[in-house]
Amino acid sequence: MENSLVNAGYACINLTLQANKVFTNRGMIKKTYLQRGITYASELALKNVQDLLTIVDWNLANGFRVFRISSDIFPWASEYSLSQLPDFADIRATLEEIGSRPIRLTTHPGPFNKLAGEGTVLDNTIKDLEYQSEIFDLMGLTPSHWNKINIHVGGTYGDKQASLVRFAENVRRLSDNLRARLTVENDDRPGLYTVADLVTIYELSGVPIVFDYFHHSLNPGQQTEEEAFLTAYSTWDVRPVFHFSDSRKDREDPTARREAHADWIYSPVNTYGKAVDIMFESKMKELAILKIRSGSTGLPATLSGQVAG
DNA sequence: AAGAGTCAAGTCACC
DNA sequence: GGTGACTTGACTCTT
Repeated sequence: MENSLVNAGYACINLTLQANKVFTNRGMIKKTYLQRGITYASELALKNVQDLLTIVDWNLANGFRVFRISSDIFPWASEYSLSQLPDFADIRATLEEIGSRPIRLTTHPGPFNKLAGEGTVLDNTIKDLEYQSEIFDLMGLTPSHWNKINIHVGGTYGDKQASLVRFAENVRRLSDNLRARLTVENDDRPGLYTVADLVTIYELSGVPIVFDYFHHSLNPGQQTEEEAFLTAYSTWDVRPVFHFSDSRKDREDPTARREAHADWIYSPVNTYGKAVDIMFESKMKELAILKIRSGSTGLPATLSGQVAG
């Protein structure tokens, strides 16, 4: 693993700052939303966005140039448009500030997003994905897979192939900016989608494939890790972001579910000679990466914080 | 202040 | 058929 080949990122939460109450997923239950409405949603969203700026700057100061934004940054976002929020001017200004920073930001919208779904499920999915894309628009970021909006197919509906085709057809219903950012990830359960399965979506709609090493290990299909990696790699028009984590069951707790992620990182990442960004999905977040960098894990301290190029 | 119970959304696996 | 998991525990009520 060469230093320049891997930029390390992490997802949604910075544990160091969270201890000081800096976090980006303030929200509320339905009852509270019905009582307090978008006025309170706006307050929380503004705090979330301001804290995102703090986290982004912490990342830059600490050599992290890849970070996943929480999908919960705007509570109840499906119920309003961002421009309706009373604090929209401040929110937009803060998002613009974030967008000016030299960091690669991505999102991973929730499992409720079903682009192979139908009816209201599909409608709600499009609404949610479009709002995630709008966040990047407000940041002033040129639409591309550099700022990926990554989802799973998430369901077979009794017919895998038909669902892949339906997913690809529904991609046409998305805005140009969203379509330019959308990516699709391989699943961890047999019966759902391997990298090889997802090639159908790529061929029909041009949506790149995010390779998740851990998911592949649980659901490899007929491909080796290298084959799946290179298949996914070939679908990208910018430097890919791939996901990595170790197995909690194998490394930390034999009673854990096989799909559970470990707290820490134990294994080296093989990028097969390619330059990629790696999103580490370890429960200990940035601390897991810092631990590798410190050299105390026995792993090569080769996780660069530098942006490619 | 802190612990317990609760919590939008879709689908699947497991109990 | 209810529950947990998923990219991420946080929110709210009660004590």
